[in-house]
Amino acid sequence: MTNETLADIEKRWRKGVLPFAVLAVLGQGPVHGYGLALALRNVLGAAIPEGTLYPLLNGLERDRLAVAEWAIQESGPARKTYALTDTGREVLQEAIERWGTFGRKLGELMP
Amino acid sequence: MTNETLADIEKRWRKGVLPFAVLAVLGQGPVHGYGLALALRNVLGAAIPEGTLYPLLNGLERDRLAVAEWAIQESGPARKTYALTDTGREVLQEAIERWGTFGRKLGELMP
DNA sequence: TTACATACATCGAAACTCGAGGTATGTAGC
DNA sequence: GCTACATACCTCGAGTTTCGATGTATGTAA
Repeated sequence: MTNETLADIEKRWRKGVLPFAVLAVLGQGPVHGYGLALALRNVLGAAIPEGTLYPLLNGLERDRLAVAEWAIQESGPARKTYALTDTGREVLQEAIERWGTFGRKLGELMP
Repeated sequence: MTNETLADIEKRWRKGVLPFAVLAVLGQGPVHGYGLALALRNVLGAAIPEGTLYPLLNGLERDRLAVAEWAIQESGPARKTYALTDTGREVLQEAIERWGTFGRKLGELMP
């Protein structure tokens, strides 16, 4: 039960930072959806469901934080590669600063 | 629009850490719901709606992470004061450790 | 030919959120 | 005595969000 509760708490963290984490990964260079999924699993410690990730990416594109481009490979299925726009980079930059403040505030609560 | 997006991002952070933040505040000593609301507003940078907070507190009680006790005051309305149980303290302790790991992982993404 | 990894996308049942509304006490100002 | 506001708790349900299931398609390996 303790594990159950902790699992829920961590799951919430993941959900909470998801769009931020996506921006941060994109901030390291263009990625396609599947690659992003792998990176996020690594960073967040759990897989992000596709039903969550792809709609989110569409949202980033719609809000002009990222642009997508289809990349055809010599081998394997086509990839849709996402890259941050200037706006996306600005938002990421500001979010990173705010994340620092947020973390410090929360940290004050902890011994 | 940039501000809109950032506001959404921060709102998500708040939501994501809410139960954790509540545990952390309770970890500093017993509080009643209203006092908790004030503390959270201070820590999280925005007010947590009562419709969110009170059900959450009931959940903590139901899951035996906290126990509640009614405190009648000489003046003013009665207060329901919450204190962590041993289980609650254990969960908080473990969550704090995991929060550190989580933060570091996420931090690796940031320049 | 079966299974699995890569790769994208949508749908809608189920779960969650929280604004609005309700109850009640006490204080301050008019 | 009336209004407004701060303290203090709680519930309901319309609206939003989530994500498991499902579908499509290519390439590789057993």
